[in-house]
Amino acid sequence: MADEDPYRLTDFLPYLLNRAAEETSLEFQALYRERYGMLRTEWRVLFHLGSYGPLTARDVCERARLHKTKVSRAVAALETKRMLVRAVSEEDRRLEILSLTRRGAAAYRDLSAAAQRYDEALAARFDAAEGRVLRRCLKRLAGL
Amino acid sequence: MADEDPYRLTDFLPYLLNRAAEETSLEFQALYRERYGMLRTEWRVLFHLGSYGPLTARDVCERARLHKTKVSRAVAALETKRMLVRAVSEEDRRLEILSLTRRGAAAYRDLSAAAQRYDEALAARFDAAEGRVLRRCLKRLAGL
DNA sequence: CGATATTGGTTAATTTTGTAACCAACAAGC
DNA sequence: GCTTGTTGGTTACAAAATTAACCAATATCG
Repeated sequence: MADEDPYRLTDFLPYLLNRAAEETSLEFQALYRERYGMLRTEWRVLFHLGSYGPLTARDVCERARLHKTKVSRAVAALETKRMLVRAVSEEDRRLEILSLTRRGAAAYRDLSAAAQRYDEALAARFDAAEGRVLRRCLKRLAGL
Repeated sequence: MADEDPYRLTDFLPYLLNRAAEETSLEFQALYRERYGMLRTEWRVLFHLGSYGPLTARDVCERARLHKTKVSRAVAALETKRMLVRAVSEEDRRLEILSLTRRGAAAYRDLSAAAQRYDEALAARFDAAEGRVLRRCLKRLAGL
């Protein structure tokens, strides 16, 4: 096929990033799925609320880089799981301030601790200097 | 919410990887979408066939880490686009050997060249040493 | 050989995502 | 006040991914 190979696509950064993301997300996904019946977007919303405190849905969209329909559905799902509550803002009655319930906060702590352990296991695959470079590059690529 | 912050989830590797993958894939996706009406899985299959030459669907599943239903549909789509042909194996009549047509090979070359340019633009964001570390770590995480 | 299990691959049914249309609350101009 | 436009969020419909069931070709074992 390739008479003179034009470019090694297995080194293509978006491909490597996707493969690495898929591979590393799989195991952790099992956790929030099995323990709390959560979907990936729900976990992402939960973790942003847990990390940054009460936010509006709009804030979650921006910070988590999720489309508003995804957030809307994730919020509804977390609400029926009794993990968050909404409060209509007094200043602007379009806004809903989302905050975690005790149950939601507990799930956040649990999963966040598990994430830390998992992260440490992943980081053990390279030395400290490599790990720092890796995270720095990823943040830059992710626009963080 | 977080009285004593347990762990910085924004540094969580699977999260960073997903965000970086999403961010970097977006722009390139527009290319194969608009130019060839391809889906992400179709592009992945095309690029594996282009890189490694004729393969069976099973081989593609393993190498590209795609589920067989995804591959089955991507192959069907690429076939109707006249980018690949199937040939039933003589030794084992369950096997279909997939190979790119001239049209498919041309699309592969085109997209692969575009990928190279895009990759170089991404890599320009960090210095050569960082880039090497990044790719090395990603390959390890991706199981490559 | 004949029954059973396995393998490569497709098809069908359910779930999840993405796109677009929609609604209510606010803001600005006049 | 009354348009017109924007913003935060939901809902409806189409596209896609996941899961499981399926079929035919081939191994395997008695």
